[in-house]
Amino acid sequence: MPHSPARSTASGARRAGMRPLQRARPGRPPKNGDVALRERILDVAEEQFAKRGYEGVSTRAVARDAAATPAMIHYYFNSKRKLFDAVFARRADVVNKERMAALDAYEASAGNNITVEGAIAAFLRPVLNKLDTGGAGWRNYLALVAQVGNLHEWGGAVMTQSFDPIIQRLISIIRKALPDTQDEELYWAYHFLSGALMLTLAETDRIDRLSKGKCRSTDIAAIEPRLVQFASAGFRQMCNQQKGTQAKKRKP
Amino acid sequence: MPHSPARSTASGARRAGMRPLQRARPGRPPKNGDVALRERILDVAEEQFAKRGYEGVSTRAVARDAAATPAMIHYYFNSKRKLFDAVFARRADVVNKERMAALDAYEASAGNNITVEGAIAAFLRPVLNKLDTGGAGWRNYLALVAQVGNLHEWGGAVMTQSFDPIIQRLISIIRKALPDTQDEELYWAYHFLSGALMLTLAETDRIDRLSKGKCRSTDIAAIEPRLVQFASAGFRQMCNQQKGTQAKKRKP
DNA sequence: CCGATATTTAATCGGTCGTATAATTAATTA
DNA sequence: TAATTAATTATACGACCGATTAAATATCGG
Repeated sequence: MPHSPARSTASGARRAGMRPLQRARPGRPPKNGDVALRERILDVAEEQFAKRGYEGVSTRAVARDAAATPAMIHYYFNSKRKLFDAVFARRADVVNKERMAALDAYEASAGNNITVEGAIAAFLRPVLNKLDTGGAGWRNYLALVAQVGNLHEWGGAVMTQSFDPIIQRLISIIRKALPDTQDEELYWAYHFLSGALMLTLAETDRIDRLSKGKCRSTDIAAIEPRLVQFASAGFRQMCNQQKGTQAKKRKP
Repeated sequence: MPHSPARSTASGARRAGMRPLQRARPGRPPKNGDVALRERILDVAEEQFAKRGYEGVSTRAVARDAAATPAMIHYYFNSKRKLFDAVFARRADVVNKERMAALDAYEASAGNNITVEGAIAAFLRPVLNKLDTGGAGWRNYLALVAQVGNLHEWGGAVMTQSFDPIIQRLISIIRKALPDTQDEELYWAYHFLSGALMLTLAETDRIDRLSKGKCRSTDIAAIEPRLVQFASAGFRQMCNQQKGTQAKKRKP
């Protein structure tokens, strides 16, 4: 070999955010304090999926922004779809555990005085807290959840797998606060709450424009108490409405 | 020319749904009773955008399913983005006029007895009616609206342009039913209603799975009165909540 | 019936896509 | 230290992408 041209020892995150003036040589890079490449890929994919949708993202673009090569995505995740699933699953586990703990704690502390407000507040707080203070990663993930939730094709399946248990838990608690309410009513009420929550998670600037700045889609402190009140009133109303219908049916 | 091989006179929709055993020759086809190709392209694009998202659709696939060539999409719409805009605008005009008429009619008929229920019912009925009885085209369009509405990137702008006027009209009517309510409260309440509506329009089978068949996402007759009641109770609650806060602030 | 115009097919351009494999280098283990 | 394993680059394959143009054919207005 005549001579080795000057080579950057930089590889992976050492180049992240900088111009890759020199490509790294092939082979396993020397150990360093970087964030593991696998995590960097997940972060970048999360951001891009949230902003451009699954189909709008190319594995090459993810690799580029993660300062990696397309082959690394194949190495860690095998396929684009499995990369997406890994992105989706990573934070779902975290937030689901927090939510389950919050609902358990609420039920234990409320004793026989369970309220719809209390249950919904416990259900929402972990998610809205992540949205508010969890940083860009959590915001991207939650925007992705909102997007997938309204997707006609594989929206249903992905959401069901991730979130059904916590939702059934919520409904089982609300059922105690609103006894004698039919499941059908409770599920429809949850459906409406879910839609309201997902639009909130999406953080489009729709409400900002509509209200000419009076409301800001990122103002979680304003949203949280209002969503709790709005949805709780809705749940109660559907319980009352049902009773009215039943009474009428009983004595027409 | 030695000989003309047997040629199908079929072109465009004459082949729709059949195997294109023979390609049509170039040139303007003879007149026939077909649906105009432009409309066929819009229908197919509407369906594909709804089911696979903007980025998930190729103009080639649209052309194929419309029994056309990619060049025809360029001929009628110039670009994929303008095709999307045409899909979005086509039915928005129709439903917006119906909604505006419904709100006008309600306000005129209610006189001084305007209720939140009445206003929301008038606002929702045209859309839910299209979803229920408008056929596959309307279902596809409304699923697309739901999808775009929760999109982080260009969701805000597209929705604002299409739907702001009708929403401002709705809020101006509700304001009469709930006087002394701050705009901020009304806009947040609408935000929640909007999310609930969009999830309904998406018609994912999420609620079907969650409720183990007790609720069906396509059962508009079940959804419409419940959404009206749920959202109306929410609007009223936010009005009351505000009054409570003001009273507290006045006399702490 | 002729010229202008509308609508269509065929063919193609340059680019990007997801995925796969071989070569290369460092870390780890025996 | 020798063998094995882990992590990376380089390169490439075949398919598909959005967009454009030229040629062909029918309709329509005179």
